[in-house]
Amino acid sequence: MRLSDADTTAQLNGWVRRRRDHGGVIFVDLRDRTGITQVVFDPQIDEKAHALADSVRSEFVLNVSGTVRERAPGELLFNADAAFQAELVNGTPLSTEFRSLFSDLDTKYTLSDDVKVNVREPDKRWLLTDIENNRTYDIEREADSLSIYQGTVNPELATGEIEVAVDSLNILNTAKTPPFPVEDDIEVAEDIRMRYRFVDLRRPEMQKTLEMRHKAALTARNYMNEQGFLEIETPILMNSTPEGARDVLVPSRYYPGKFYALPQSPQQFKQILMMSGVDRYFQIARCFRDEDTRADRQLEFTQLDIEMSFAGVDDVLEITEGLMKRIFEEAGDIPVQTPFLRLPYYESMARFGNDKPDTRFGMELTDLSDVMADCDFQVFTRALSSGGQVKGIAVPGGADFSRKDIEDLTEFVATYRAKGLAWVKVTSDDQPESKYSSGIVKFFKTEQLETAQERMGAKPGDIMFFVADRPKVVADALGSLRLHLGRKLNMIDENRYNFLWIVDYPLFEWNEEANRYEPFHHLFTGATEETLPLLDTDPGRVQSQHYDLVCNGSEICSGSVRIHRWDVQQKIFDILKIKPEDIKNRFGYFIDALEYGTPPHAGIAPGLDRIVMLMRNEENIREVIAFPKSQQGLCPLTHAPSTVTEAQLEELSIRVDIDI
RNA sequence: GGGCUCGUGGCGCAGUUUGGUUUAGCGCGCCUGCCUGUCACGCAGGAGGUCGCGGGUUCAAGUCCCGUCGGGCCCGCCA
Repeated sequence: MRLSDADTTAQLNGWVRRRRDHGGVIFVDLRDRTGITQVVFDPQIDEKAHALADSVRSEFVLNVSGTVRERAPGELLFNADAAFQAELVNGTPLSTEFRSLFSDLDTKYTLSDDVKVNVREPDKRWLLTDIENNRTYDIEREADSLSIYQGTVNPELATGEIEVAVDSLNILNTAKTPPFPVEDDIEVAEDIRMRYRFVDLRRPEMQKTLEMRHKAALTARNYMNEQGFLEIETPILMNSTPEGARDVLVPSRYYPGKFYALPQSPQQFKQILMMSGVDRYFQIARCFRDEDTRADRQLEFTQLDIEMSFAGVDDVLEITEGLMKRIFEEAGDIPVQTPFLRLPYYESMARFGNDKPDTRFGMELTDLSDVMADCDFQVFTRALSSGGQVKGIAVPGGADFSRKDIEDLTEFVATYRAKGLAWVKVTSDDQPESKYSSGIVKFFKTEQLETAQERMGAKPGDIMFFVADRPKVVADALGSLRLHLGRKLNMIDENRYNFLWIVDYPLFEWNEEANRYEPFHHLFTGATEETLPLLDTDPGRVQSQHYDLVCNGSEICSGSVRIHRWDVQQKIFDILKIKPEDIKNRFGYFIDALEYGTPPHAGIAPGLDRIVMLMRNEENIREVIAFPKSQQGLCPLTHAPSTVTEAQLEELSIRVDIDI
């Protein structure tokens, strides 16, 4: 409802956000999904409604009807010379003389610099809004002067220019005092919010998230439909596979001792759909992984699952880019430039220490192994001689870090197995000998530090951090340190969205302990045409046709071109040393299908939760799920999982072997 | 499986390090009364906690010790 609705009658349903009882007149802020409207109970309009409104409390559910009216001017503050009318044009700064009329009255009326003028009736009425001080003034032209009234418009409300004068109130329900106020920016522990999620979700920002999530899914459906994709449901109860994450299991009543598994993703079914002649499939699919959770990981989550036949890498990337653009622009009002940058996996690892880089800031990792090869610092040389590396990052302004700061950061990298964090501060001193400050400077030739400084791009006032260790540890430690400091030092522009593809992944990873190769992603990931011959000679160098889409340090899509030829699949199984009987038991149906004319196909799975997190700028996945589970996998509302009756267990032939 | 951290009226927090003037304090909210233009309304008065739980040390425990439960972040795990 807006000013244009004035003088119409209206009926409103909603919850009471706040009640302001002035004895004679009662104001109630009534909230529904669309926002807040002020409703007024005036005994002169309806005595019964006013009397009833006396009992109204926060979060009561009301139905009111009345007249929409423009908010009338308040108390007359002063009269001013009619000549000031010339200033009442938006964009024209108010004169000092005019301003002083306000401040002379009372300091609380002193106008800020941020004052807006709205002409309501040309040459007759104006609304003056002091945005900074959150005050309004009504100005009316009299015969030969201007009357300035205290305004009753609330510039913070979209409906702030109007109110509903109630002539009939119906209290649809009462409510206990809510455990926390139903408004944005509250400071309440998350478990309290979760326990009262039905109250929490009433808050405007939560409503906004729910709506944005809905729009994202709707946009995805529309887009995929336009692109010729069919939405097909795949089973929720399926076979357990020992690969990858732990399955969520469901016992079978018909087959004692046997279990269904909930899908970790519809991977195999969507590939079978390709074999079934559905050349373009998608699904908004719930996926389940029984692993420990994190801030961005939940036991169950939602993917926009996509698969297409006769398609290669470029086809999938192009469709996905279009999808992302549509979702972010239509659901999130965030402009997106396509195509996205493609970054090879090895380059991402080298520069950022991980394959989901946040590229909104610099502070990239720099390899210094060659420079440090002949230094006297044994921590470095020992790491290098045992096949490790020395890398560093330069932290802007880090020369100010205290000993305690550095100690804390050392502790931070220790969680990633780094045994230490070497540091050298770059001072503004010009002399090469005294330019670098640190306990370890003596172990290096000045030229070594100078080369390091130059490569890292460190400036006077910066600190250089070094980690020397196995490549994995160096990458983990420095990559995480980079992100940690980037956040802490406010180097990240929250309004930017940096999309990029990570490509050219290896197909296999060597497992030291097991002394064999393991798939880098999964068993059905295809290899590039060029590196396919290496399968026989040097499997470690085979490149996969896998791709990840990353945005602001978050992996939001993952996919690949799949293997569609039986002979290639066979070779993969050989390299991975999977026994033929295992293949038959675990993937028999799948292998079977592969031999009946499988088209080349490829797919991807954008994570809906993470997309909404990005668009809402949320760090926690629970914020974008209506009813999330706690970190321990408990449902704060229903307290699932729960025990079941003996009778239920008996039907399932299950005996529970713990004391409850 | 491991590390860190939090737990004090309905909510947010102080007090815990150095046990004892705290009958456990503050803000918000709540309740009652007054108030016809507020929008974080105002004014006056009031109710409400035994400090997550269990055990121990002590003359004395919110405060120290042990255990346990719950929330969160991270490593492992997970793509």
